Amino acid sequence: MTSGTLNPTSGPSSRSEASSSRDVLTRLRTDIVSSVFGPETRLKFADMTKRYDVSIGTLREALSQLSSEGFVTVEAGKGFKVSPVSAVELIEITDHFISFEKRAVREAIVHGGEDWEANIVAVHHRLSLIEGLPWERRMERHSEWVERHREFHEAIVAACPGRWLFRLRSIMFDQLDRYRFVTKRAPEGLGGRKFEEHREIMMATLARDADLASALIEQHIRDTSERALKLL
Amino acid sequence: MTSGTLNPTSGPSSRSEASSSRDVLTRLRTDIVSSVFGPETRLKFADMTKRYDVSIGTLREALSQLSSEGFVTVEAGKGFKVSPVSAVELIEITDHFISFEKRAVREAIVHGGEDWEANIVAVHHRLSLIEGLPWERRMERHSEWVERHREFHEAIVAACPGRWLFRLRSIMFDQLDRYRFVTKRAPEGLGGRKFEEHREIMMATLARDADLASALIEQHIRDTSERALKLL
DNA sequence: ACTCTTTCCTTTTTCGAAAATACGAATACT
DNA sequence: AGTATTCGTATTTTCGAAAAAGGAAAGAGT
Repeated sequence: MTSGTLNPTSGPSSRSEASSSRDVLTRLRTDIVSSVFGPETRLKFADMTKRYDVSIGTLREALSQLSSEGFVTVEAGKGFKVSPVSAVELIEITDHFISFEKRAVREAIVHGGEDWEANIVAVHHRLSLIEGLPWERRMERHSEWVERHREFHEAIVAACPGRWLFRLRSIMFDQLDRYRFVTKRAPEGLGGRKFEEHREIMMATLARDADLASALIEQHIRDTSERALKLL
Repeated sequence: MTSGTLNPTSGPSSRSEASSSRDVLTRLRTDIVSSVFGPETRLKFADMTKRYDVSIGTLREALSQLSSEGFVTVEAGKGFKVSPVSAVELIEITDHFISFEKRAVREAIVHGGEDWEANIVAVHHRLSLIEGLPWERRMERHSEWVERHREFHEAIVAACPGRWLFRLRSIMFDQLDRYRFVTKRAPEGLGGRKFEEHREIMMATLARDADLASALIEQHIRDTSERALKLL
């Protein structure tokens, strides 16, 4: 692309790396997380190429990578299908994530600098812009919420120096997103609490209160997972 | 298992799934682990296609998946290169792996049945066949040793019911393999101890002594990593 | 002398067709 | 009647060429 006039927030994938390959990967993952393709659904190339308007090869690459991330399973010769979901898996993922996240936030609080703090505030603000909306309007922008929610939690632990700890927690977070989705349809009264919880997490983190932040995060995640568990 | 007559050591990749795609993935990973391509090396398609005798597309898929696993990094438009190695990363990976493995072995000991036990004995025997060899002969079959070593440690924790725990420990194990390789050139006197350690781990596990097995494994891994750390 | 632009060459990225493989139905055989 | 075999269809897997993008060197302009 020669003319760089338009790009700021439009373009593919929102994050730096362009290339339609990276883009289709993101879109496909989003569609799986959003249950556009339910668990166990076979992902046929013929349908997919039309839906995403990319070639077979490009699609195959994306699917292949998604299998590394655990979103799809692949059986040689039989193609790809969306990984199954189960209550026991949700419980396991939740436990792992909480374990990682608690350690990561502790590390981040120790090592975080001014940029880290500033980014948390900024990203939290972006998140609150959607969470403060009335129920219906918020639902309209649900996919944006998912993205900003991810960014918020990521910002909290971004200063964690352990790159693998960060990576592992991100893998688990993405998996949780899949289950989190089922709470989308939950009654608004319960979900509304999240708004305050995020604020509390932010405050505790900026106050460098590792114990409190850690406890709030655990409660926050466990609560969401338990709600998902009932709706499963 | 369907037809168990021939399989034990034949075919590509030793594990079930065939397809040259899966095969090139394994070979490429092995070559990176074995430092055939050192850290930071650019992996050009032109060279790779000749080396592995597969098409660009197939290779790209393998590379792409390897990037999910953390062995290669990819920058859009600039291609793939082997991930760097560092002492701090080794330390982090070691800690994560030990943490996972200790939990996994506990779980395995609780849930493992007769098949699990039998498989441990069988795989350990295969490993000991190489480890019992005199130094030079053993070095000749080093790549086989790597594979059997992996199979042994995997067998120990195979009965762990937490699939993500199993998966996470496997990711870390593969990463460790990369660093473990540098100890290949270590003097024989030190490496010889491993032979006994593996046996002790097996015995403790079969005796269902979780505390002992757990401690032995920690010592075993930490020792190897520390040796690698010095040679780095 | 330095910087910016243009051009060429290398490498990556994408594509869709061709080959290989698995699945299912219909037919033949015991 | 039940089982095995063969054939046809649907899908996946692999391939290499065409398009896009990046990087380096030469040339023009200040």
